[in-house]
Amino acid sequence: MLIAGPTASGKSALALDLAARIGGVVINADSMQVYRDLRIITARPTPEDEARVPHALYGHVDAAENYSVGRWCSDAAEAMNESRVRGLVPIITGGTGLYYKALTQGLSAIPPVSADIRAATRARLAAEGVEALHAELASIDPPAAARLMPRDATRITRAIEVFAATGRPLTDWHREGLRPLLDPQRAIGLFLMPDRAVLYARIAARFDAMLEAGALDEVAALDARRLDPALPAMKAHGVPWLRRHLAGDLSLEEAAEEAMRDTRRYTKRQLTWFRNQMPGWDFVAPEAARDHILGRLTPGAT
RNA sequence: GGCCACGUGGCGGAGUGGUUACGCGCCGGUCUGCAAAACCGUUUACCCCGGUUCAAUUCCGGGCGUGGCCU
Repeated sequence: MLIAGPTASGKSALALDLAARIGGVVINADSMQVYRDLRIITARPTPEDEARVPHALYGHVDAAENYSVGRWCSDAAEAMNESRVRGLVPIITGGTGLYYKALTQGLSAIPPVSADIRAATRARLAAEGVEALHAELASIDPPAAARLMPRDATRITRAIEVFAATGRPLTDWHREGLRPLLDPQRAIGLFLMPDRAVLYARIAARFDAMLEAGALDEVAALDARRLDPALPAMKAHGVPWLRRHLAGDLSLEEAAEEAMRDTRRYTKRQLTWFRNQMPGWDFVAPEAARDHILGRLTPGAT
């Protein structure tokens, strides 16, 4: 079972409910809830939730690490195997669209790029600018250069470093996909889709609740580690703005406004992703989700 | 009551007698190992009426509204 939906749509609660009901394990598919240091600010399931039903891949990574889709795929494969052994239904939930795509459509067999090469490529990006890298890509991997927007620093850098590390253009690697971990035919993909206005109101209410629950202290503790601000965990919604508030750059109200805005934008992108990248998924209103999924589990029932 | 200033798209904010600044928001889209990232696109604008003019959001007059000062 794959349960996705925008931030604050009630995915976790639904997953917990289903897991308790049918005997399942909740496996995280959220790129930020994996980080140990970010519990409150990412709305990770509480210890009580985790005590009720088995959970996997929550807070198992240190914020100093660069987690990735690739690592998630192998972690998820392991978690699914374990659930099979225990006779539990894997219920994968989270909002990271790319993880679901990799899970159901496979990833290319690109070897890991060394930290040295990555650092060197990033340094070049900073020194030479995106345009220079894009021009270089046009000579080593013309299709990739044509496909990518000239200012898309992230993907251009990736294409350059894959070539630097493997001597083969990224486009070649993409032609050889690995078999997906999960056969989409054997899974139910559900996307919770709340009314936009309701969702935006929930985002605001939820951020206020996070602050009351100690989000600022959590960010202060993370801040004290003096990690590289470019790390993924340092970019979790609310973290950059709350850090700026802690530094005295802006008021808590301003930081909260910005954090909520980032979250709103993100939910919009999530919607776009699932709508267009995940064919075959069911889009359901949160209130109707549980009955919908239970109905699909028992084909005889309506 | 008098004087002055101003009325531009959801908001902020330029500007021009003829060719729809721009920013933000909203909305839509792209996506194969940092994805809560990175990137792209779009958006019923010139308060109302009359005049001048080939042509008015832009000039002139009146009205209405807003703000400031004065009585």
